[in-house]
This record gives sequence, C-alpha cells and structure tokens, in this order.
Amino acid sequence: MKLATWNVNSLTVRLPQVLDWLAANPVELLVLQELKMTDEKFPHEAFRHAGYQSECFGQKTYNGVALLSRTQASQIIRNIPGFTDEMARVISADVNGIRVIGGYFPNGQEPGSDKFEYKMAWLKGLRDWLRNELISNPKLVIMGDYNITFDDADVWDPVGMRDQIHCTNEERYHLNAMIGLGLYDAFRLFDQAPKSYSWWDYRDFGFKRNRGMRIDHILISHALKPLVTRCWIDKTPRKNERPSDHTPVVVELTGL
DNA sequence: ATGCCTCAGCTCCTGAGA
Repeated sequence: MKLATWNVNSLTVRLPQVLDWLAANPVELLVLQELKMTDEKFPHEAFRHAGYQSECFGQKTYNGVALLSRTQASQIIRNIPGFTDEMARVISADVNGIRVIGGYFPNGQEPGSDKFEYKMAWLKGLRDWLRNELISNPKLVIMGDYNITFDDADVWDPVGMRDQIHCTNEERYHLNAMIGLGLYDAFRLFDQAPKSYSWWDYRDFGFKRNRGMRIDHILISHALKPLVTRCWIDKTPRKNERPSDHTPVVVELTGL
C-alpha cells in the first residue's frame, strides 16, 4: 500500500489538483498540510466521492492539516498531547493497523526570531510525545512538511543556505533526535537521483532551474522498515497551472 | 535587492511562507 504527504498551500485553490492527483495515484492514505481553511469549509464530500474518508484539523488563513484514507481512520488526535499550541499543525490516526501522523512543522522564519524559538519548542514537544507513541505503536509513520533539511544533499545551494532557516544545526539536531527515537528517512533507504527536492520557490523560476530543498519527509519506524519497498517524490503536480510550491512524497509498504 | 511569487483577508496593501 502507498502512503503520501503533500503541502497544498491552500486547499481552496488546490482541491481540483488534489482530486486529479488522487485519481492518477490512488494511494491508501494522503496527509495534507497548509489547508488555510476552517473545518466547516473542508470538502469532505468531494473526497468521499473520490473514495476517501477524511479527517481535518483546520485553521483560518494559516496552517491546517488533514488525513484522507480509503479505510476508516480511528483514534484521531489533533495536535501534540502535552504541548499547548494555538496552531493546527498535527493530525494522527490508526489506519490499517498503522499509527499515522501528519504534520506541518513550523517554518521558523529566521534563526534567533520568536518564531524560531517556537519551532524549537514545538520540535521538543513533538519528540517528547513521539517517544511514547512509538512505544505504544511500534508500527508508525510520521510524515509531512518538516521545514528542515537533513544535510547538503537536500539543498540546491548548501553554501548560500548555510545556517539559514531550514538548514541550521539547531533544526537538524531536532530532526536527528527524531531519527534517534528509532525512525528512518524512507527516501534515503533507496538510491535517489541527485538534487531531489520537494519544494521550490515560486520566485525566479525556482522549479525550472531546480533550485529547491527537500523539506517534506516520511519517517518510518523500525518495525515498518523491512516493509518499505519504494519511496519517491512526485514532481508532476509542480508542473500544473497554479501549483503548490511543494509536491507530494510517496512511500510504498509491501506485506502488511 | 527589506525584491523576486503566491495566498488569505477587516483585500487595491500587508504578513507569512521557505
């Protein structure tokens, strides 16, 4: 079965593209980020017609996440238990015997800013919760827009971006600390083309020039690692008219 | 180059994103 994540940068604008993508890529489950809409506007019916049940956690203007699945999701949790947050950034559920977490990690804006401090606190809060989640749910996938690169291979201009947002040691410390809980970067379990990115700036023909970053990730637990047969970035939707600046990342699990 | 795109909103500019 295939699981995917996609930051859509406004579901209002991107709904037709999401439906097109699901028709062409009938994954078992898709988590969405940056809905930028409230729950009462969420298009449950459109997804139901496409064969997906949906759980949403919306917010006006900013943030907002959702989880679409072929089969019923249960044990829905919104945001991070134990971490008080005004923003709608996390949704998790049990689907097909797996614990799935979809997250829109804070951007952080600039090292040293209040938003950066919030990002650090958020990452710590996530990890403290995740540590226990992994104990009670060994079969776990956490995916979404992490807004962090692992290393230079994830950055089109690692020299220019050094110590810049998404590339700081502090952010990477937290990302690696998540890995330290017993998680694996599904994308790097396989040989991948150099300069593979999941986000490109709208400005200056970023996509055409492949000036991007890999900041959307799928981390899978130790128990699921042997089942991962493929992981890829689907650049196709980035070529659409009015694209999201992010594109989907997909993982395939075999033998569940 | 405190911009360049894109999106939402108390919309004809501003804040935020990454």
